[in-house]
Amino acid sequence: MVNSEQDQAAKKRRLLREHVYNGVKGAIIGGDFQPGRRLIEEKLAADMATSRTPVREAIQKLEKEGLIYKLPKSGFAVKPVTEEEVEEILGLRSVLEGYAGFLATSRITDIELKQLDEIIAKEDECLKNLNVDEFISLDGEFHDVLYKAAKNSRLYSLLNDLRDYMYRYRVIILHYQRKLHLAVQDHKEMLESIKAKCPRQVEKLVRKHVGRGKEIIKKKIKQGQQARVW
Amino acid sequence: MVNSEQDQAAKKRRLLREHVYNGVKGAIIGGDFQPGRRLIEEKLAADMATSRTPVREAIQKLEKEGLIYKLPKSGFAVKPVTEEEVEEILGLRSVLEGYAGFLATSRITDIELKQLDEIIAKEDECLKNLNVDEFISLDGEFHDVLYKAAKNSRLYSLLNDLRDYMYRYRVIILHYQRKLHLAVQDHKEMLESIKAKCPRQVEKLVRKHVGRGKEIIKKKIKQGQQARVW
DNA sequence: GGATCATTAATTGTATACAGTGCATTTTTG
DNA sequence: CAAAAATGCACTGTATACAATTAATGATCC
Repeated sequence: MVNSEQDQAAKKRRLLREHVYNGVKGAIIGGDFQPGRRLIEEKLAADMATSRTPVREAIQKLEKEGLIYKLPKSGFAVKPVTEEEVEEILGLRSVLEGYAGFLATSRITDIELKQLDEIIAKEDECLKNLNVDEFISLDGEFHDVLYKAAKNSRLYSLLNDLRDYMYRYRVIILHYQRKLHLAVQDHKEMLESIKAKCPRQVEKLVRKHVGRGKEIIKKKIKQGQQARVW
Repeated sequence: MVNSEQDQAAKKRRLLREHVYNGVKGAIIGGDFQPGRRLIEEKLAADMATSRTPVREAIQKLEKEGLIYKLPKSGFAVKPVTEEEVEEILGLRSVLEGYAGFLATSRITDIELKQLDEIIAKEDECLKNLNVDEFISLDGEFHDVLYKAAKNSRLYSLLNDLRDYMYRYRVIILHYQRKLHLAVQDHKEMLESIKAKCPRQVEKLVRKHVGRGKEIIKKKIKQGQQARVW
């Protein structure tokens, strides 16, 4: 096929507004769009090879998601990464993910249990080989399986939105390689309590697990702010 | 002033997309737009005396909020009210509101405490006079003060979105007048634990409080579905 | 009479056009 | 030279136009 590339591109942007949404979101999360940067509709439209209409639709979704905010006069800008933000996002994530753990404990299938087993095994591998990138990806998978196992679609989409924020902090997380083994330890404990069918215990463990991450990131941002990294 | 009416209208729709958003949302929550009803852009635009562009922006926000959903081929329709929906929404609300109670316990101001006292006093009044509408409004106020007291903006907006759903069930709630005194009782207990500075206890009470509502509504919907009310 | 397909109408998706607003820079005025 | 006014530019908010899809209608055939 000559136009396989075009096909792929066409598939991705079946709906231009979603293409724009994903593109801008990726740019914010990936740090290409720095906090405070204003979104110029026509510029985005040009970048995405489209017109302003889909851009405007994407902007509404991004605002509802909290990645951008309405400027006082007009237009939108990328939200800054502040310590309060992290406190809010991870506080919420801790509670919601705890709830997901609680629900998952009674609703998880054998297949999902097996998946978690396998992910943890791979995490152990990564720890040995100091493969941090792969570890982060596995960590994501672990949490995704947990979210799905809760069988609550709304919870799932909320948690995914919150987790996307994490990628904004990934620079920080990468600096904390030494603590990765703690994460695996947490995962193991969580899985054990799920298997033991103790929902309250799972909820508690998940909250602790996310809460730990919160404190690390907050601390790092506080240092960073002093050092004017942000 | 001759044009005070126009001024007011102009103020409300400073941004047409928000006017449309509020209008459609109100229609869905109020039951004017029945579940399953398809949203026709041009029709909405005509109703709101505007064009399709702001309508499309509003639609994106409504979808992200979960009040409408994308139809398989194209377009959007109002989400149905199902038992699973209620389970999801109120399950989430129970957890998030519990967290709000937890946070509020340490962050609440004296002014907010006083407001809660006053609301409960008024609720007692309504109970005596069997003033149900007023009671529901007061219940809303109580929860709103609690949300605000938590000082977490993201939590606040999530809870407000979830609470808006409640209005879709208000028909059901109105049929449960006998149980209203239980709600006041719950409010009193919650406030007591807040004053006693026991965050975990508050969280537990709030979860129980919302959980009770969940079961009542679910039960009623199950009956209603059999009776083809929905 | 019912299934199939062509034709037409609705509706969405996308692009563009235009008016209004705010902002910066320049120009005018005292 | 400073303050005010005017000009031009960039951008948003809104409306409209056009193309592509989807849904509806009706004609045709067996």
